[in-house]
Amino acid sequence: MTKGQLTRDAVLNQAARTASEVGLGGVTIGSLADSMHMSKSGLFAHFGSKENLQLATVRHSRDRFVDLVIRPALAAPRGEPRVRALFENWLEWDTSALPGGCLFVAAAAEFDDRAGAVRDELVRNQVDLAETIARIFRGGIAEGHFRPDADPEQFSFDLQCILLGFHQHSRLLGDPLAVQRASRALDALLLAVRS
Amino acid sequence: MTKGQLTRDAVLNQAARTASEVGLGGVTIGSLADSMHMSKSGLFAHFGSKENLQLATVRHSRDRFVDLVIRPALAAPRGEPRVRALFENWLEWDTSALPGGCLFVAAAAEFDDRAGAVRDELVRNQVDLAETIARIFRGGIAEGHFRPDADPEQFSFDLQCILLGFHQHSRLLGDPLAVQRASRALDALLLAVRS
DNA sequence: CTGATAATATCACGATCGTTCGTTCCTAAA
DNA sequence: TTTAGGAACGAACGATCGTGATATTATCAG
Repeated sequence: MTKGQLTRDAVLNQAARTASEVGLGGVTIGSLADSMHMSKSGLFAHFGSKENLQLATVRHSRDRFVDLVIRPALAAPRGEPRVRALFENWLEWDTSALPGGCLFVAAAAEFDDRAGAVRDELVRNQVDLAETIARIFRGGIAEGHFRPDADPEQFSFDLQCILLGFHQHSRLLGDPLAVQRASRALDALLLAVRS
Repeated sequence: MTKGQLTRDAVLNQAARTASEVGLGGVTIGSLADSMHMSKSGLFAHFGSKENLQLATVRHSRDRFVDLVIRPALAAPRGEPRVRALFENWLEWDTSALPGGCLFVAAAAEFDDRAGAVRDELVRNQVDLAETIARIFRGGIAEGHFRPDADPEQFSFDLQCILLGFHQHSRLLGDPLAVQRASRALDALLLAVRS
């Protein structure tokens, strides 16, 4: 890996950390450069525009998300164990991967009413994730764990709901019971779709 | 109502509308003044600081939320009908009350990692809302609609989850099935707690 | 009608925003 | 060792940010 790519990667790591706390729009080129001990223009040259920086930050975080949440979950046995693995990795991701929690939750609320490339990228992420969850759920149906008449897309929606609620309760309210609340919600959800 | 209070109210209405789309931090004094056909300083004088403007915007929206969502729900018959009324008003609020949807969802994600008065106000709102939901649910237990061993706080959490998921699906993904998804999630939730 | 006070406006400030320019430094291949 | 190109720099741009001090205009009680 060349020097430039190394720097770029380090910048994106820091950008994601900051963005998880203050939002993508709150990541200023100047402040980001300061925290990287670089000049504004030196950092800026890596991306060419603020929008490109935001896009790169989202894509960088998406890769990390796949590595830390999706891929390990796919290594778990098909069916309910895989669903639970996904859920646990996801909770862990929102708790520890970045100082401000899941970047996508913050970015989704920030960009859900703004047109542009960043929003498009976030939508793509969310759609991909929804499809992945539905696919994992279908595996659970095939495995005989879940009722064949259960709706995979509905399950995907329900699971995402729990994560959003968890994020809000743990981040905004600082509720120490957030993990328990989310776990019980998942249990109820699984109970309803088990065959 | 005096002239000053009238303009202040109009400003806060516009501030809430804009904030629902671009976030509380995205509501700039200059742009807000422009859209109100006022001078920056003339508008600024009403609040004294940007933080006060944000606080006033949150409080103003909270009042509207209580008027449009909570109070009409409390007029519905106790028990499950009241829960459903709350839910429907809430969906309607997130759909139509402001151009960018529920301001609190956006603000919660924006401020959940920043200390300060705005965050404190948002936390207070959320805690109040959670308590209100739990209280309504307890009414449903007393009415015999819900199982006596159901957990009102868990129900409150689950209901908030659905709304967050609805917001994301309808706003970010533009999913026309969002209402249906949320309704089915509520049905499943109610099915699990009915006696 | 007058005068006090509330409401809004003008102008300006220092800071920071994203961005551009020309320059310098470092590195790696020739 | 030379040299080309990638990487980082300092300085500056016009615009906008939040916030003042100060002046003008509306409103309304006496």
